[in-house]
Amino acid sequence: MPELPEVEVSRLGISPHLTGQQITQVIVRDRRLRWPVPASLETVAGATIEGVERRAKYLIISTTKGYLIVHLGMSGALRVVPADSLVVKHDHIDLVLGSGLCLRFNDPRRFGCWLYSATHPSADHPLLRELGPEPLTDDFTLDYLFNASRGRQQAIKTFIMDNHVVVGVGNIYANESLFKAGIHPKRAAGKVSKARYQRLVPIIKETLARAIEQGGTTLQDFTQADGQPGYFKQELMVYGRGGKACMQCKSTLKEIRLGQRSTVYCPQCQR
DNA sequence: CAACCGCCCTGGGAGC
DNA sequence: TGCTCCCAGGGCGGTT
Repeated sequence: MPELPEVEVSRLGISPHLTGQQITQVIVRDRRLRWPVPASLETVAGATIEGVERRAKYLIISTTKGYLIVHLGMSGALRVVPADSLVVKHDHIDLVLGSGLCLRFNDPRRFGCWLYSATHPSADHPLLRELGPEPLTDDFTLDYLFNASRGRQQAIKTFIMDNHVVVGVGNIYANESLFKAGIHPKRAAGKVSKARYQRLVPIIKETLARAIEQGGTTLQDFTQADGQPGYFKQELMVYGRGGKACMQCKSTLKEIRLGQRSTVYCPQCQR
C-alpha cells in the first residue's frame, strides 16, 4: 500500500522517463476511480511534460497545458512500459509518450485518483491547500509538532496520521515510528512531553527516509516503477507482527484498532 | 472547531 | 477445488 515513501519511489522511477516528453495520447479505459476521471484530463494530449513533483501522497505532473494530480490510493501503481505492452486487468489509464513508452496506471481497488488542474494545485486546489508540512523538510520541526499537539485529546497515532498536522505518515510508518520512539499509540497527543516529541520528530524523518532508500514497503500490492518490490518490509518492527515477540524486549506485541486502523505496539517498550 | 465514523473497492486468505 | 466471509486501508464527507 503506497505511503509517502512508495509515492516518492514511484516519482523517482517515472520522472526521468516523463520529463521533457510529449504526451501523444491520453487513454482512459475506466473513469470510475475515487472520483470520476474528468474529461479535462485528455486536454493534456499534445502537451510536453515539464516535471513530476510530490506533495504529500499526491503526484503532480506539470505539463505545458496544465497539471495532472495523481493519487495511488490503496492499491494504485505506476509503471513505465512500452506503449504497445499487453493491457492487463485494472490498467485504467495510459499517458502515451513521444518516446514510445507510456506511463500506465493500474489500480485494482480504484481508490486512486487522476484529476486535472489548469493552475498549479499545491496552493489553491481543495485537495492540497489544507495539507500540513512535508515531514522530510525543515518545515516539520519539534516546535511545530509540539505546539500543534497542545490541547489535543486525540491519540498520538491518529494525530500524526492527520494530514492537516503532517502529511505522508500512514499506518505502517506511524506504527513503526511510535515503537522506535517508545510512545504508546493511544496516549493523548497533548499529553506527550516535549522531550518525547524531540525523539519522535527525527524518528519519523529517519523512518520515512530509510523506507525510500529501501524502495518502499511491499506488502501485497506495491512495486516500484520497474516492477521490483520494495524491501522495507524486512525492517518492520511492529507492523503486521501482532502477537509476536517484541524485537527489543521479547514481550508479546499487542494489536488493537485505533481510528479503524490496525495498531500494533509493545506494552513494555511503549508508554 | 475537534473527534469520530461510514464509506468507496477488490484481492487474498481463512474456513468449510 | 470452490464457495463464502472477512479484512486491509487513504482520505473525503458527514455527524456528534
